[in-house]
Amino acid sequence: MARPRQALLTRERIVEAAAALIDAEGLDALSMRRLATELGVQGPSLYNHFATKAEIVDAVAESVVAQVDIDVFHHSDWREALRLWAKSYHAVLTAHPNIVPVLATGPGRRPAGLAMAEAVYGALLDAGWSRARATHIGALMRYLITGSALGSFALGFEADPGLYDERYPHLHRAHELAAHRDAVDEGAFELGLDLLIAGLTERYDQGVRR
Amino acid sequence: MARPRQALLTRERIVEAAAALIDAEGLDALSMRRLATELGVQGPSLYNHFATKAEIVDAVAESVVAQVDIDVFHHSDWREALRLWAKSYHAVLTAHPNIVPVLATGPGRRPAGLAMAEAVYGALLDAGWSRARATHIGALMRYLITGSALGSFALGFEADPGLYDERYPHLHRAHELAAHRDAVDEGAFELGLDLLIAGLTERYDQGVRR
DNA sequence: GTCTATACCGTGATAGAC
DNA sequence: GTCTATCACGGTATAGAC
Repeated sequence: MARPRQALLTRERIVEAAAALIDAEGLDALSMRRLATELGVQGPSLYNHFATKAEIVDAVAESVVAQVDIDVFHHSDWREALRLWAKSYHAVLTAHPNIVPVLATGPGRRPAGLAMAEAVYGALLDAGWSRARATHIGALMRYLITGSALGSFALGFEADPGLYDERYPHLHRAHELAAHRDAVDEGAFELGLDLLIAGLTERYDQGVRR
Repeated sequence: MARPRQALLTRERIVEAAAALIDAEGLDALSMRRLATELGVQGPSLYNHFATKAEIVDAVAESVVAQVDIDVFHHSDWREALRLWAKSYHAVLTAHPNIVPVLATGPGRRPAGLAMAEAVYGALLDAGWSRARATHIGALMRYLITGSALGSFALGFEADPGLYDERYPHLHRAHELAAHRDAVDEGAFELGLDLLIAGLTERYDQGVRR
């Protein structure tokens, strides 16, 4: 088979397969040959649809970010919208942790990332925040969301009791963290979200908006 | 030269050279051959001192984390200590941005990371926070610090005005962000730090410590 | 325009000579 | 403890079949 009369590949199929591979086995498992095999073709065939591997990874990132709910900014108070958006974003990243390192670098040129930045920034401006503060708040929320998705705190501690000896007296139960991973990460994220939004609300209500 | 009577390499020299290379040209520029060349030897010689490339990168990460000031926890109120530590951590990461993706994954097995976790967690316990809350607070601070170091918000926006057209009306000046990158990132980080510590202080003073 | 086949070069890592 | 030689695998360029 040299040229099938019906194309075997489409950008959609490639992105879907790449996303599935990344979700299942991580970013490192994604190689052009492996991805091609998964799709029943030879490696170089992929280059008919994407110029580089980076473009494919980018498309996967785009498809993930597109799942975040930004409609909340259209029909909610800015505080509530910020909270709902953050939770949606957080949930999406939790569902696709392996792609997070790619997203963590910024909105870049991806439409979904830009649309999200636009929605957040616009809502904050509409609420009365200064341009500088709206920028800071948007950045800050991103730090919390990607920071928590990327460096699962509990996951960083090994489930190996022997590792935490007398040198780390307070960490002697750290190995238990691995078992409570989700609860710890959720608790920390919720605490951060509560504190940030409460603090912003207080400033806002006092008229400090820049 | 097959076997010099004085070893050409030491772990210290290798880590120093690797750190310099990562700082100067990024993680991708670090290859075993390139690093070896930098040290005046052939690639495989490095394997006499480190089992894998990952071990070298890990040692670089360790050397960076070791620069963070954790003595502040010995002679400050927990609020002030938390703030000083966060600023020190932030400054170290800002000085070595290229290694941040490696650090962002958690304290792992690196002694400096564990010592830092121990200091933070211990100080929070001593202040009266519950075990669960101390864990959350430590995680939360890490989210903010690594999140901000990793995804420089301003850097994510391209300095290309044409990118932000009528589809993103609020972002029409986003391309200017690239020029103010440092100020934006610093402002967002400071805002986050202020809000988190103020919020924690309020809860603490009200007796809510879990 | 979409596929297969082949090939190039750089990568991390290993084996064995000195 | 360092060398040389070698391996498998990675992204990707190219040529050719249809």
